This record gives sequence, C-alpha cells and structure tokens, in this order.
Amino acid sequence: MLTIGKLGEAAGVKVPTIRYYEQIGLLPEAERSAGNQRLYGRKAQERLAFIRHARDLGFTLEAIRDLLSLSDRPDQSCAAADAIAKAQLAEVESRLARLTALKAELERMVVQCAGGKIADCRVIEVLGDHSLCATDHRHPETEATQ
Amino acid sequence: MLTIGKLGEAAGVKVPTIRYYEQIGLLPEAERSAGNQRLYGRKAQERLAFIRHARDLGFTLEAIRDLLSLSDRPDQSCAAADAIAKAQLAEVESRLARLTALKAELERMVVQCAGGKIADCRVIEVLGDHSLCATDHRHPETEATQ
DNA sequence: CCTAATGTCTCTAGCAACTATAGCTTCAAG
DNA sequence: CTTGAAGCTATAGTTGCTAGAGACATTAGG
Repeated sequence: MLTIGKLGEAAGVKVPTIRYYEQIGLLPEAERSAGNQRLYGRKAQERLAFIRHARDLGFTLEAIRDLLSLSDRPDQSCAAADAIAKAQLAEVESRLARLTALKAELERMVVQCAGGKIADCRVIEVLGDHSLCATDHRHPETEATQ
Repeated sequence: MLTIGKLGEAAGVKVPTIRYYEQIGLLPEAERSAGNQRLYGRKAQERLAFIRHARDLGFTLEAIRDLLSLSDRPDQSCAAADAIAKAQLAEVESRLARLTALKAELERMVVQCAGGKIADCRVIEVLGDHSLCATDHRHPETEATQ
C-alpha cells in the first residue's frame, strides 16, 4: 500500500491534485491508515495513471469521468468511448487549425517589426487594426485549456 | 458616444467582459451619462478593439496590459513590444508542437478501435497504459488558455 | 526513547478570463 | 404613460488545479 506522496510520485501527479480528484469523485475515497492517512493499492494506482494519461491527451475531467465509468463496464459497447475520443480529436484538430493561423499572423507581425520606435511598430499597429491581418483568426468557438 | 451595448456589438465583445476589463484596469473608467450609464468615445473603442485583437491572437491580459502601456508611449523603442510578440509566438509554436503529437496519438487510438466491447477497446486500453503510445506527449510545461 | 524533520491531514482562498445570476434603475418606443 | 429592453452593482460560479495555514502522523538519527 502506498501513501499519497508515493502514489503521486509513481504517477507523476502532485499530492494536492490526488486529493482534489478524490474530492470531485474521480477517485474513490481512499482507505485510511490507523493515523488517518490515505493508503492506495494497485487499483487506485491504475485509475490514477488512466486519469493522468487522459489529461495528458487533453481530455477534460468530465470526459474522463465518462471514460472511467465506461471502463468499469467491460461488456458494454465501446461506441460511447469511441465517440468521446473522436470528439477530443475533433477538438484538437480545431485548435490546431486555429493555432496555425495565429502562428502565421504572429510571424508576420514579428518579421515586419523594424525595431524602431513604438510609433512605427508593426506589432502595435497590427494589434490595433485587424484589417492589416492576412488570416481570419477571429476567435471561432469556445476553447478549452491547453 | 456609444452605450456599452453598442460598443460591445461594434467590437465583438460581450457587455460583462467590457465591465470586467474596466474593473481590472485594462480599460479606463468610462464616462457616465446623467443616469449613470457608461458612455464610450472613439478612443475607448480603439482600445477595446486592440484588446480584442490581441486576445484573439492568444495574448494574455497581462501581456496586453504591457502592450497597451507601450502603445501609449509612441516615442520609446519597440523592443519590448517585439519581445512580447516573440514570446507569444514561441508559446504558440510550443502548443502547436504538443497538439500535433496529441492529434497523432488520438488518431491512432480512434483508428484502432474496432467498435466491439469495452473490454477490447483500444481507446480505453491505451488510456490505461501510456507505454502503448507511439509519441511522448507527456505534459511538458505549463500551458495557457487556448 | 526522544527529538527533529518530513509527510500528511483539513480547510480555505487564489489563479485566468471570463460568465451567470439577482434585484434594481434607466431609457427608448409606441 | 407604460412596457420591455438595456443598463447598473454585487456576488458567485466555471475548469483544473495550486498555495497557504495550522494541526497531527510517521520515520530516521542520536
């Protein structure tokens, strides 16, 4: 059995984050030692690794909650899991497209800056006037973290 | 002079967001009408457009605060503005790289899912075991919004 | 066996950048 | 003159954590 610190080290997750996951019900309430400290077995370790990995892939905690409850029912169809992953892929692709446009615009800005005075600065000028932009990078939909 | 609603419409910014920007000092306190409603002139409109555009390009409010105070001093060197833009470009490039790796991994996951039962689902399986991954997408640095 | 240094406990508050709600006042149209 | 939209303030909620305070538990060394 691992203490919370060892578990965190093993999974690459900070201790308060583990307690937070428990608090929001993503991890079950841990067993406690005689002195009221949390103890974790292999199942908890796997579950935390799952969460960590899904977070690394950009899934929201809500999506992970769904994925976890799906993985608890191995005999069901995996269509739902597939749909969640596809949605995440679509999300990533859309952010990728957007970021690519941003990158182009920022590069243009930076390259054009001649390094003189603010009054002649392309960076400031372009920021003040979207019509100077080549691409349409106007914030298209709501974005998540990362 | 525009009311806050008209200003928001013109700039593509929601009304509470404008009030929020004023609250955190990104916009100056607006003039008020006899009935205590905010009124905005062209200068405020330009400033808001600047903020909006910079937000669209992914700059943080903190960076925008700096850029705005730079743009208020036209005779100074634009090196600082250039540096902020370059930092933002670097940030975008790093997120782009990360998202590209995520996309590849998600695609692999989704493609391999045969659409059977959860027990055989590649999506669930891969999430549970990072060593099944082709790329190393482990969260490398702290990420900002978008 | 005692002490000091960690580690863990709970609880609360904070971060970015808004968004939403409640309960009120003001304004513009008919 | 009335009604409905738009404005006002103030507070709380969102996501996914992170940081702090103050108290208890555990462990390594002397």
